[in-house]
Amino acid sequence: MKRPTIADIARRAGVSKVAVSYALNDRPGVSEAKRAAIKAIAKEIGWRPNSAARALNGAQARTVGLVVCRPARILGMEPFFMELISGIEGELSARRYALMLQVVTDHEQEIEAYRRWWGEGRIDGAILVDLHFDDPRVTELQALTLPTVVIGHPAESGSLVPVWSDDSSAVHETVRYLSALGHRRIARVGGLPQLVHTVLRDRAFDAVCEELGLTGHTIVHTDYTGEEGARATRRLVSSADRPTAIVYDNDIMAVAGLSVAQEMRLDVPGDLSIVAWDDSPLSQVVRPALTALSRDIPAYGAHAARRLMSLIAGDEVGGFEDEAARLTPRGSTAPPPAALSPAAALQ
Amino acid sequence: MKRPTIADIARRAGVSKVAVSYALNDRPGVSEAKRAAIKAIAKEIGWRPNSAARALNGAQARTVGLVVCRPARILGMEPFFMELISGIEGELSARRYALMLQVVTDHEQEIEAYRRWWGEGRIDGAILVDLHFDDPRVTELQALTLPTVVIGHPAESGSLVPVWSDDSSAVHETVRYLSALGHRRIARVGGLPQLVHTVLRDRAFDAVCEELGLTGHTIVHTDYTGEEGARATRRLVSSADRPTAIVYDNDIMAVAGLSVAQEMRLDVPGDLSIVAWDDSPLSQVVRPALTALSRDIPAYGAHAARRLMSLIAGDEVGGFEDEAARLTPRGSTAPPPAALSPAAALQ
DNA sequence: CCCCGTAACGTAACCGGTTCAGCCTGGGGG
DNA sequence: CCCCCAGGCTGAACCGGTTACGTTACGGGG
Repeated sequence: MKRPTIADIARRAGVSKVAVSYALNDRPGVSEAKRAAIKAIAKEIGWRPNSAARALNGAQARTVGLVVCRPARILGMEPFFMELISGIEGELSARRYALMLQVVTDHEQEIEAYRRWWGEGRIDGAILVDLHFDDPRVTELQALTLPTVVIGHPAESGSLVPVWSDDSSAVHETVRYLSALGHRRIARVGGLPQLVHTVLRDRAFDAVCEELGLTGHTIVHTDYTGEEGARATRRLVSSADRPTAIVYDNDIMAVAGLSVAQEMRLDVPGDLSIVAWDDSPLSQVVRPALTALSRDIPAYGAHAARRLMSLIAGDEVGGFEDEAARLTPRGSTAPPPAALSPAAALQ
Repeated sequence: MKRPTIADIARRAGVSKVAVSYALNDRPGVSEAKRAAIKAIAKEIGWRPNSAARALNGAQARTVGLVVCRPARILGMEPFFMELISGIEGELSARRYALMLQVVTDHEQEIEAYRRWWGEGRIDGAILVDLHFDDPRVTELQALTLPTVVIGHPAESGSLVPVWSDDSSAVHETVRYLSALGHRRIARVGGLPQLVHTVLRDRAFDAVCEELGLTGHTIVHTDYTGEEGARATRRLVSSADRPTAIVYDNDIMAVAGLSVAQEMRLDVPGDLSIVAWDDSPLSQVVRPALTALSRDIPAYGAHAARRLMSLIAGDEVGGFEDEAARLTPRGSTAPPPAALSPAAALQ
């Protein structure tokens, strides 16, 4: 049972292929009577346009590509990606666009996937995530002239359209808040140091700590896993002048850090305050619930997708700065232990 | 700058399109010398096959479809899906297959997506998840003759190829373990009651409780969210003869249940034992760490993908029963409080 | 009554590959 | 020395739509 084609419809309707094409695409050139008749036949025999044939005439693929370069296992754990994807999907599916997804292990493969998809006419646009400094993918995608939205800071997105949020101000808000509580030694457990947003957060962290005269600030880098978050916490907490507050770059690490602290008989927030970047059920469910930097990640993805749609439509599209993450104080932050607080120090 | 076609190569090489086609596809019909020359030119001008043109000749799309019918927000929270997808991806990317993903809100749309993709020649196969009883999607996919693997029990997968795991034995193991610890009143907080695996777990749970003479067993159904997990826990724990152990259908609910119990000043595991279905960093990171039913979800997805690949290749493919989840005891399970244990009852 | 504009349709070509049926050429066997 | 066959290659057709353009019929204005 072969798939019906417009030729089949044309035969049954006693008209030419062209008339059928016009009728089914709601274009002028056929009488309303014939249009209706043709549509009825099309529906009856279950005709569907063959996208390959359409694509051959330069039509759109109605698909956008997303390649994620991370070990598969991390992907499953990181709520960020899935939320981002669900946000993108929400926007795409409303416009009947599909998402082409591939997980790879290095940038070479990632570039290759984009090249292939674009070269083969399978995608109309792409979304780039996990921006690096001097990212080779940016150069490549620019060269391909593939409509692309970058989830990342405009400083490194070249001529591609960036969608980003002001992490710097979120860092400021967090450190100011901790400082106001009385903390003087704050540590930051950051993510992968090659990612642009990690470095921008690092810089902002250093800057605001200097500005507030907080001397004992430290930064540690990790791969976002709970294990490394736990290890970093263990090291920080057992150091000579241990921090009284730690800010983690994701919730997985913050939760891991929390349990390490509790294992080591530290009271959270009494002895140690904890802040998690990116809110999630995870942060809210542990005891104490974690003070977190919340943002609407699905909305973030939706913005990127919407930008990409415009870009594909041929519009001039500027970058978009999404809202910065908002600090949501919960039970994991409090003034530092008296002995370590500025008040005690002043006595 | 247009994309180069085989006609361009043919012109430069001074041969016909056909010779180029043969050469590039490593098929006999051209001398090795010409083949090499043609390949060199193709590489030089950066030629890529146009998949649309190939598809028009009945070639494969090298893509499989997956439609997930859940609210986008739940998707982001449930580690199961992302892990499943990463497992599927691992297998697909090794074979240079891509994954076409779409998130929808009802089965109508889901069926429509599969129909469209298949009808338009965009996918070679599909993966069906969240199997229901008398699932309309099974009927539809069978009718489409689209190669499909179902993640779900063979009893409901019709002629489609099932990949499943024996949840029943995992339920048995869990209940036996709790019973051996001395628990007599065990509750189960299950997932969506319309899903096949929920019902199969329910049945197994009832059966083994009867078998062991555990009288006070209860089952509650939820939508897998932490909120409903918490609510169910609150209700169970404040009932007249509260259970001494609760088994949750996912980790999100188990963790939510844990924090409800702790809020209500119940000691876990002293007053209440907790078991989570599906292990995750989440379960290991809370205090006490949760006793969990672990399975390798990425491997599960990989099996499904591999099956689907064979199916697409035209092989006869049987279903596959993956390993059952293994019970991993951790700190959240212990004998029930003495007053409630069988030993106390016998005195 | 004729001319011309236009709606309604058809014909042919095209998109970029693949496939099929030949057409040469050269070399080995009879 | 001729015939046949295989290897190497080409022209034309085809996949299923879209598009440019040509044709017909009809109707209104001059």
